[in-house]
Amino acid sequence: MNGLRLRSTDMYSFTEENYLKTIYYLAARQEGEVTTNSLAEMTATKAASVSDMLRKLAEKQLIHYRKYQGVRLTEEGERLALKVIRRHRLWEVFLAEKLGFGWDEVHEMAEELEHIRSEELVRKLDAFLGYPQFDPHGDPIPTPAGFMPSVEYSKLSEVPVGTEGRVMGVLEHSPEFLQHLDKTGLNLGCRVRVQEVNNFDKSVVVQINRDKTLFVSNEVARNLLVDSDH
Amino acid sequence: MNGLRLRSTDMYSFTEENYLKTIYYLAARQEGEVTTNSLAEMTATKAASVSDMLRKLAEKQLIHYRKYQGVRLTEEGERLALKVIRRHRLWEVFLAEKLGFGWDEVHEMAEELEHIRSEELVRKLDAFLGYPQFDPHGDPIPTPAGFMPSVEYSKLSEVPVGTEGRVMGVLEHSPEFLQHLDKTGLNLGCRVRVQEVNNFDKSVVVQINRDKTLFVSNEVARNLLVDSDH
DNA sequence: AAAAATTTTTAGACTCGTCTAAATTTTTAT
DNA sequence: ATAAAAATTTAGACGAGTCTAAAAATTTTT
Ligand SMILES: [Mn+2]
Ligand SMILES: [Mn+2]
Ligand SMILES: [Mn+2]
Ligand SMILES: [Mn+2]
Repeated sequence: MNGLRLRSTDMYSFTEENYLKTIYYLAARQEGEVTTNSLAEMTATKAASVSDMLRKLAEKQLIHYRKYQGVRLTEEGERLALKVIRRHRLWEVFLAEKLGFGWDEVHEMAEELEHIRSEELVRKLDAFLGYPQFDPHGDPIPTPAGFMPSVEYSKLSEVPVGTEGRVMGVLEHSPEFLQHLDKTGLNLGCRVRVQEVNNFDKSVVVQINRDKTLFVSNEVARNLLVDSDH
Repeated sequence: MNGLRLRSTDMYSFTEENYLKTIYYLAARQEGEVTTNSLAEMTATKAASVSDMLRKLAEKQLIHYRKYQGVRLTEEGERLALKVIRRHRLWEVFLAEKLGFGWDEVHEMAEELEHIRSEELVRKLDAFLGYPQFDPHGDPIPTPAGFMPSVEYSKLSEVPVGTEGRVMGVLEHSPEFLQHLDKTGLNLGCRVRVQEVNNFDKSVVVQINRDKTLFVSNEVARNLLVDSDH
């Protein structure tokens, strides 16, 4: 009766699942191997603890690990990471769509729910939600088969003047950022048209939903994804 | 990044929550104090481990504990136990009503979901489910204020011949038992009329939904609750 | 190509929850 | 009222996951 009893193979601890997920995210956002320090920062632990865990994950063949050289997920490791991310994002959809939580509130709860281990539960949840493609932040939901759908959106900060599109996602997920977007009316799916880019601070002026104009700082603009399909 | 980081007061580990819940259940079904051995059996651990944990729970003022004399929940301990039970039963309703799981499948998943700690989540889930009074097994759901609604049903095995009533709950929760009920058609809410009690083996003959008759072993009958309101 | 700075790993220790084996207390049987 | 049996607690150990401090490897600077 500790936190969890790991019965079969293919059962990993919360901690292991969190490391795998974190390695996946870090690998996705830089080239090359994921470093011990970046993992320590991301998981709010110390490098020494990360080293220990990396050794264990390597023993379990979930990562490729050469001492001092950083890590990379094995196929099995990636499969597992995507499973966790799938669960996380499905629960976020549930919390937002069904329970009415704001997109700024769902992440923390999903951090716990993502570790509930029942294949059948995930399948049924997926069906109940109507097989959503994206979570409340616009992030794609990995398929049951363990494939991460690719999306190619552009940062609002990098799109040429005159571009019109929709807000499709965010790169920053902090409640503060999301609440700021709520306050300024930059919701997911809203139509934006870049009217002007200020050269000295890279802030942009956009028109929202063909209605009012809005000044958007570069800080915000570079964390907003818009579809670049025209 | 271990199983869970316990931030504030009023945050307890999965293990602690499980012990409290178990003490509550054991206290409810016998008179007097709950014994170390019964807890060890119920939690599938050893008596030595239980002793350790009881010392810790007593330090945290969650139980009254006199060595060798068994334990009893404090008010705070009971408040917490009821909170866990409330979460468990609400999740069971969700799994059965919304996701379509059978009543024989929901318990195990609820054992994990009951530890998700967010007051707001429980409130919203409760509302989403329409403030259910009972879980899929007919067990009452503790109120948000921490009160366990009392129900007084009778075991089918103890009701006089001629009694007519409805199946309102079960005392045994194993998947095997519940599947057996499914197979024989003894669902929750079905109308039963006791037609005969066989004296030598205490089995009963009941009429279901004013339709077909059914032979029910005493083993089954004493785990079935019927409303005794006439 | 050294030296200095940085990153990573190792060593040793701690908490939580568990275990087995042994000691102690309580209960039951004689 | 003792002795035997059963229940409970203590002692000592272990694995998971974490920490700090120190050692080792790598990278950067000079
Ligand atoms: Mn999230
Ligand atoms: Mn998300
Ligand atoms: Mn249950
Ligand atoms: Mn139940």
